[in-house]
Amino acid sequence: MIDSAQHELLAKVASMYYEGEMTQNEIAAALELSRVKIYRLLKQARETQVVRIFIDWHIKRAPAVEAQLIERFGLDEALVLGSGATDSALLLRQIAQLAARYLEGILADTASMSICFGSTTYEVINAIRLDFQANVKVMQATGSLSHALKEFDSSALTRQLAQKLGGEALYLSCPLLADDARAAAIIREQAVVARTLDQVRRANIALVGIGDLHPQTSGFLRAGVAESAQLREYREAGAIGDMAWQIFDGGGRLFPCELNQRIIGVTLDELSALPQTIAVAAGVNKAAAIVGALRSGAINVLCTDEATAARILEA
Amino acid sequence: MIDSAQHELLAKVASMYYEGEMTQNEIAAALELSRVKIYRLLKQARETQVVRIFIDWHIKRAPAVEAQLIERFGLDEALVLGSGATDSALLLRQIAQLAARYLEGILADTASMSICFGSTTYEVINAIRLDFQANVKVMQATGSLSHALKEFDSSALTRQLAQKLGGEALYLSCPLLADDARAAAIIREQAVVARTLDQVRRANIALVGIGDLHPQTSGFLRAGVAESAQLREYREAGAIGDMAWQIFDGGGRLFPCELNQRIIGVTLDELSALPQTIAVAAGVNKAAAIVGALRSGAINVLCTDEATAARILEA
DNA sequence: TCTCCCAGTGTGCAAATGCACATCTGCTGC
DNA sequence: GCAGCAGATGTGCATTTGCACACTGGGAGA
Repeated sequence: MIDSAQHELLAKVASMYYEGEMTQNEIAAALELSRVKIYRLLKQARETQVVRIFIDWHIKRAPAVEAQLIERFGLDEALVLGSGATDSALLLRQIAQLAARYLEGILADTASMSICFGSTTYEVINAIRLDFQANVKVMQATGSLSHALKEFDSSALTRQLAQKLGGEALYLSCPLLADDARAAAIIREQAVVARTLDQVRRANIALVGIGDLHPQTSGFLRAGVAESAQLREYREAGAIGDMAWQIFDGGGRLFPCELNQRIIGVTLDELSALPQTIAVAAGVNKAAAIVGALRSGAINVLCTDEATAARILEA
Repeated sequence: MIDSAQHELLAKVASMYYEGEMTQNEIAAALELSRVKIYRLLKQARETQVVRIFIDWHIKRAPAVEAQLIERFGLDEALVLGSGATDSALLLRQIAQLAARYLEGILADTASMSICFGSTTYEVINAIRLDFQANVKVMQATGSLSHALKEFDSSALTRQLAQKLGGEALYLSCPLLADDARAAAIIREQAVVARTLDQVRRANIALVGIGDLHPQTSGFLRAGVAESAQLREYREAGAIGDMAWQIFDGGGRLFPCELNQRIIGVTLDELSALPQTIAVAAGVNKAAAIVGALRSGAINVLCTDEATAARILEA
């Protein structure tokens, strides 16, 4: 869809427009194309992220709250965004930027990173500076969906991130959800899948989001992995949140349900075993789920906002 | 000058404008500020880098290293491919792309180009866009081989490139290697040959590759111009690399050997005299040879990869 | 107290941009 | 061979933007 020659053209036009401060007319004249065409190329360049507009939020942290979180849950590090944004989209982006800055700090010395894709981790990856370079092996830690949702298109995102960082990509070439537990087990045993999973288990760093299982926000629904009714049922039975598509209860124990068996990807136990698991989650509605996730012992570093952190500490 | 509250306002306005896709009027209404003020805030946000616009060229460069190379070796321009590819074939292709893009940029204003064919320059020529047009006189700067190796078939490649660019071709109709120095001198004097060589010396641009003399990689062996044993002997005697089939030592001085006398083509001195000589060479194993080539003073523009550049700068 | 100055603010207009709609071009299937 | 169609390309116009210039208020210094 976006071949190399086209990409080159987009970058060139974008460069003339944004860096060279030329008008669309001037560019059109220089390249002997119509003005409308330049307009459309610029639009395409923005849509396809060939030009990326990066806003540097002045990120305020809340060190006191961070210290409490570290103390209370035995974390290695806590990153708490000082209150400010109220709009949830804005909040997400700021949290993502905070997490991205932290990642940039540790990635330099790191060989490999497993990623569980979701709407939060998607934003984190987006917030990583384009000019940041690190020779990181980027590994897809959960299977792929058949339909392309931009924030869940795991293999595309894995490649994109690896390319951005200047490292290499390792894919988990299998579906995220198998039809039943038996099928999932068979798929996990396939050489291609097993090899990646094996690498994923040996990553230095894992990046995960945390979901509550609310119908409104849960990735399970958007990804078509579960039905609203099913999620409600699980919640009533004690499920409180999810991490890497694994559902857990308020104590951070894996919730006994069929869905957990059918998912192909890194497990909670495996995350616990990794040297550094970074969880990013924002929004007070996720507080209970985050508490569960913290209790699971899988998380070493938590990145969240101040209001949510306060709610977590109340628990 | 730019305090924290101001920074936050700039980021907020920028976010509404660039991410929220609101017009300046809408933002003005929402924040109860005048439109002009929003305009000025946006302008300030760009100036102070609160919003930054990145353009994702697929070929990543390393500007810092480029600057060092330019400084250190008095180059007009350096093109350094940002680290990434480890696979040498991929690396070569990316370097070639980088060089090709540069060539496309300067060829428009240029009348004539001399080319020394080798595996690297072959890739560069291949990487030039099919739809790129420039009325360039393409000149074969080194003689031809009797047997056809795709990357060394100079006259075919000269024609091909001229055709691709929409310009004309000028051939050097003689063997690359004469039996002895005397024969070479006689051949160089032949009207057809002398005429082309004369033009070659007056080219605006020359494109060359740089070889180390390693038996594994050297074009000398593949082209059947020298034996493995002979190369080893030369290396032991101080030869470090070659450019346009001319062998030089670590100081960039022409290496005194019979082979250099038998080659028919542009000489190092002649390359030095040209207004712009572009050398393309990738791979850390070539670093020493590249340093020699740089010291010869023949090169104005160097295109290489980051790892190799680092090695060069260590010298 | 008055005057000057300057940083910040608003007005009006020309230029630049975004986009709906019209047109063209090349391809598929009958 | 051609009707139908999808994608690319151009035209015309309303909206949006950039900016020169005019205005304001408040502080420093005479």
